[in-house]
Amino acid sequence: MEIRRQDIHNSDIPLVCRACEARHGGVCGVLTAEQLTELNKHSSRHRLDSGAEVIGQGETVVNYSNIMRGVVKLTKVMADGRQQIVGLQFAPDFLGRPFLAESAISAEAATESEICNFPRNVLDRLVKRTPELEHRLHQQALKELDEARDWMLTLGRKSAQEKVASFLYLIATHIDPESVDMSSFDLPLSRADIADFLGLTIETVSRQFTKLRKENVIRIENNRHVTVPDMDRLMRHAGND
Amino acid sequence: MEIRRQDIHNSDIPLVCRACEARHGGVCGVLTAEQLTELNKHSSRHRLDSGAEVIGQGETVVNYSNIMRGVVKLTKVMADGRQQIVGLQFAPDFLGRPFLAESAISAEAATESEICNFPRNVLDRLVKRTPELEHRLHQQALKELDEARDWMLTLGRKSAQEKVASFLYLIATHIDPESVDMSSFDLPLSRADIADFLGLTIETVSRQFTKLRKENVIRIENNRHVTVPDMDRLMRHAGND
DNA sequence: CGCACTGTTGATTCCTATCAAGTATGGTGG
DNA sequence: CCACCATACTTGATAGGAATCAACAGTGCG
Repeated sequence: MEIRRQDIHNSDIPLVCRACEARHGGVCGVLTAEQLTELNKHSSRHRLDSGAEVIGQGETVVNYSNIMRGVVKLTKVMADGRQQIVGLQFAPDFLGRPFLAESAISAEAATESEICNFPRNVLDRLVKRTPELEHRLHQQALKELDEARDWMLTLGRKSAQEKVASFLYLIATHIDPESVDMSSFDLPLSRADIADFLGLTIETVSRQFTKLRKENVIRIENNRHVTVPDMDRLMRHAGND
Repeated sequence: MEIRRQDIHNSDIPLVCRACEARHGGVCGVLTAEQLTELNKHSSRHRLDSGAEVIGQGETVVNYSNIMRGVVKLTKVMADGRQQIVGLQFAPDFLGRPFLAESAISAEAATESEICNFPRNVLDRLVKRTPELEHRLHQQALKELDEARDWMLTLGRKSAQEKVASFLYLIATHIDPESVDMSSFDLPLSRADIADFLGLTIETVSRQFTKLRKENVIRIENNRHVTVPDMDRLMRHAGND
């Protein structure tokens, strides 16, 4: 079972992949050197400005991606323009909905980001031949499902205050998984995005930030930088006892 | 690739499985006769009264299940008792969260139901050896993820009226996939459950039912039986143009 | 400097929750 | 058989939280 990944010696791993931080966290970690080489022939890295769209709701999926750096938001819009963010993906997550030609959601960079694209048909073929890869994608789907259901509780049953606190807690715990100190971070989303994620309006989000600040649950600098002096206290405000 | 399933002749398929309607729809459809026989040695069918718990939030997962008949609700509860239904599963869905020992949600029968249990370790072992089976579970996870994200839009951005109409539309399209006529059906959930699914109170749900009834979008008999004269009209009330 | 954009704060409205009462149905036991 | 009770649902009155409408502050940019 350990025949894959002799890459301790980086034997035949493509150069770009060798330098890639997402290689072990993303889907690439389960691939052999040959498979990586094959996939690499068709893959391409792209830098995305904040707000750049990776794919639009209803469009045909041509690429899957790995997020190398940054945060990508997944959104759904109603015909009249109402919008809901249904997921946030952080590096080095896989981005895409396997086995479906048409995307039910749109994906766009929430922050300045970098992604690595693979053509859909290439990866789909690779998945068919590589149970390890399907397993990896399955795990990712299950993780996203768990997160989606957690968020359903937040959307359906929490107050505005609890929603905002839940969001801050989510960001604190996801923005930099490497870091030991989660008590200080930059928000990857604008107030408008946060509102769309929480099912609130911008104004309500802003008011709740102010309230949390006045109660010394958080400190805010330059609108985007947040410090949490007591993470447990934030968690209590989020309704997660 | 077509060596599996010589079951056109029902050669060596276990008797219970042969009579099982869920065999093709559930996970069992991808298994060979031998695998079915093996799995069948450890599986057991159970009848569930409405309200019976399959597994509780935080409990250790010992079984996966196939839903043979009925509707199962997946719920999350907060420490103070607030509750949210995060998913509805209909026969012949697979029920369970692969690869996790502890359940993050509870599952209980919404209607009188019947399920077929397999021990977790038996199925986990089978999954490792059977890429087809993992693929099937992967597909199921992705389906649930799509549904969860659809519902997030409903929870976050729709009015009470739209939520109730969305719920009715969901049930109409899921309760009996065989049936051509989706315009008449029994609700599998009580008003309290519907409220927990929609992030509303019982009273609000009741009022919206009354309103939709008075606007002739639906008819209701005996509280549970619903008739929809014009499905497109219901869809418009649900905000799905 | 003026303009666009993002975010905050205030006043008011409106939708849904809450509190409360009432109806309908079914089961139980005297 | 019927009085009694529990449960599920509906309806009404009121309260409260978030949305809406509006004004204003801070920042970056051409």
